[in-house]
Amino acid sequence: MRKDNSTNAINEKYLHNICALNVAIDTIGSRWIAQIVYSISKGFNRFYLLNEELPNISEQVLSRKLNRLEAQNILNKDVLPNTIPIGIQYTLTSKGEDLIPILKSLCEWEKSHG
Amino acid sequence: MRKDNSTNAINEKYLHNICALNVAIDTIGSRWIAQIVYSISKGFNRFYLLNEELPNISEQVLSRKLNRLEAQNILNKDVLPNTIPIGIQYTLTSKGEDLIPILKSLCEWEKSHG
DNA sequence: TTTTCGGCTCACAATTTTGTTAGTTATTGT
DNA sequence: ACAATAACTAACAAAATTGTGAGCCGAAAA
Repeated sequence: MRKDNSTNAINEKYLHNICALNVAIDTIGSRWIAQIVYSISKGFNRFYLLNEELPNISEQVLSRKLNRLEAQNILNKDVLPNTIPIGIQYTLTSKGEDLIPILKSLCEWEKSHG
Repeated sequence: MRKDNSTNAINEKYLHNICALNVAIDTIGSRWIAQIVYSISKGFNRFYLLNEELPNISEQVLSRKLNRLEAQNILNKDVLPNTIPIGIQYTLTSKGEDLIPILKSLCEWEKSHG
């Protein structure tokens, strides 16, 4: 469980107050997150599709990451009608869409400075 | 110490192989890193200046982060002549400079989706 | 002579993130 | 009756990151 008064948590808040940049980094900087967002933008918009695209991620971890992205308003989670068992579709919100070009420039940045 | 054959390490390599994006995220996604790069770009280019700008970071942690940024070729570390005690100046490499506009767009992204 | 300064490094502890194993739900195909 | 499927969740263990407290160096100022 997260401790509210650890130095770790205090420093996190401190950085968030300095600049929105640090909020953004905390949003996209943890494992799998950028890759999941990018995979969804390419059309892998179902739980099982993401699981097939990224075989190394466990279902537990994928679930946690998807929940977090939804809470951060980067993903929408919609129930598909007429699916048995019930199907869930993930789509990018406008916040998520706006992130894609930034992820692309990060990718180019890395590739051009090898 | 880092374990080479933990699932954690294997997944890190796996993601790095999928896309350079994931390498970039691992470079800039840990605590203090983006803020330090940004502070240096604003002219806080000495150890003690960074320490004053970011009073919540300990010297230990600052030192570790600076070493990592130097190893990743984002910072140059230069000894200043005629300084007593010896003075070290940090400057951005071209890789570091190229990162700044991306950090700015991340900041704007966060601010515009509050 | 003791303190100060810039710029660190060491060993260790606290906290957080990441990953594992097993189990759930409801429905339908075999 | 039993396995399969999509989409999870809970409890836990392993690993990594982050932070702490102390100490080091050489020179110069008090």
